[in-house]
Amino acid sequence: MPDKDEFSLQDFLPYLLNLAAEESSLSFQRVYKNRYGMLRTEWRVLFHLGTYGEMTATEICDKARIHKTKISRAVQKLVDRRFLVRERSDEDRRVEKLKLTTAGHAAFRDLRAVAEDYEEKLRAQFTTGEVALLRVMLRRLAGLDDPK
Amino acid sequence: MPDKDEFSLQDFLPYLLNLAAEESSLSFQRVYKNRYGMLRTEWRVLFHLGTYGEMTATEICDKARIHKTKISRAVQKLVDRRFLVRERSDEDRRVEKLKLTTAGHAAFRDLRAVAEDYEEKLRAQFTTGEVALLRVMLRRLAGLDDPK
DNA sequence: TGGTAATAGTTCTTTTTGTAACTAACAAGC
DNA sequence: GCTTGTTAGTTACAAAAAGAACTATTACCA
Repeated sequence: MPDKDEFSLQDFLPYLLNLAAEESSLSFQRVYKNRYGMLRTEWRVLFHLGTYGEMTATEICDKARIHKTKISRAVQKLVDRRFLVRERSDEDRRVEKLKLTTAGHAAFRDLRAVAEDYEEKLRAQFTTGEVALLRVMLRRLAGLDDPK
Repeated sequence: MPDKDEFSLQDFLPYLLNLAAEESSLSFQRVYKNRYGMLRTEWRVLFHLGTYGEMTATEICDKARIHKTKISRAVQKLVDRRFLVRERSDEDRRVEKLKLTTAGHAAFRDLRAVAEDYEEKLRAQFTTGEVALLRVMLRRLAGLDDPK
């Protein structure tokens, strides 16, 4: 007796999510990599600081769900490129506050425009309502909005 | 003058897709890793062979969009575990056909049940129509269904 | 106070991945 | 036949990631 045929790999959500995420990440990376030679983690750190302002490494870890060693190395590279500076906190001298330099902020603004263009291209394939629903679903799946 | 405030990192699709994909992959991996000590690429190879039957490494590459060196190593591990066998094609002796062994097929059936349960849990958060739309959108974003 | 535990961040070591070069087999043109 | 080019798959080397152990600082608490 053959296996029951209900399962469809192409429809399995974790698999499909990965294909879509990889495709969009890679094709977007092709855009910004050529621009600043930046890796994905560096991009993420830059964007967190750009959109949320001053943050600590741990705060970025929690918000972006990236391992702290990755953050540590990305921060180092961004410091080397003079895109951000560390500053020891006076209240708690273990903590270092990260903030963009002028150059870092300029790079952020530039890359943000690139991101907006890219996003626009993705959204053009769907209706406004579809995109809104997609976001809600992805946020839920990512565990950002716990349904409680 | 402050930056314009339109861009939202938390809504940026490539970023959100990655968070959702990573979260679902990791939480699903926690389930099957403890079961067979399998890595994601091995899981994918096993599932391709289980759902589509006999395939070559190149066919899996194309279908799953995984680099051939990753496939090569995953196949080797699955052979070591006696989950699949290679067989040189007679028509073209460069090609090797991959097929699951009895043990491999049993593992596939077992893991497929796990996958179905997991999928069920994910889908329970949404309506049937929402899930259907999500799939369509993800397939489009993954470049599986080219809109042409 | 002194001692234990926790936290922020880095560094060291091991796995995993990606790139490029390689072998073997086939294919096409001359 | 030979020469060139292509394809299937592996292997070798370099880059990146994950995990564990480490330093420095703070917090708790007896």
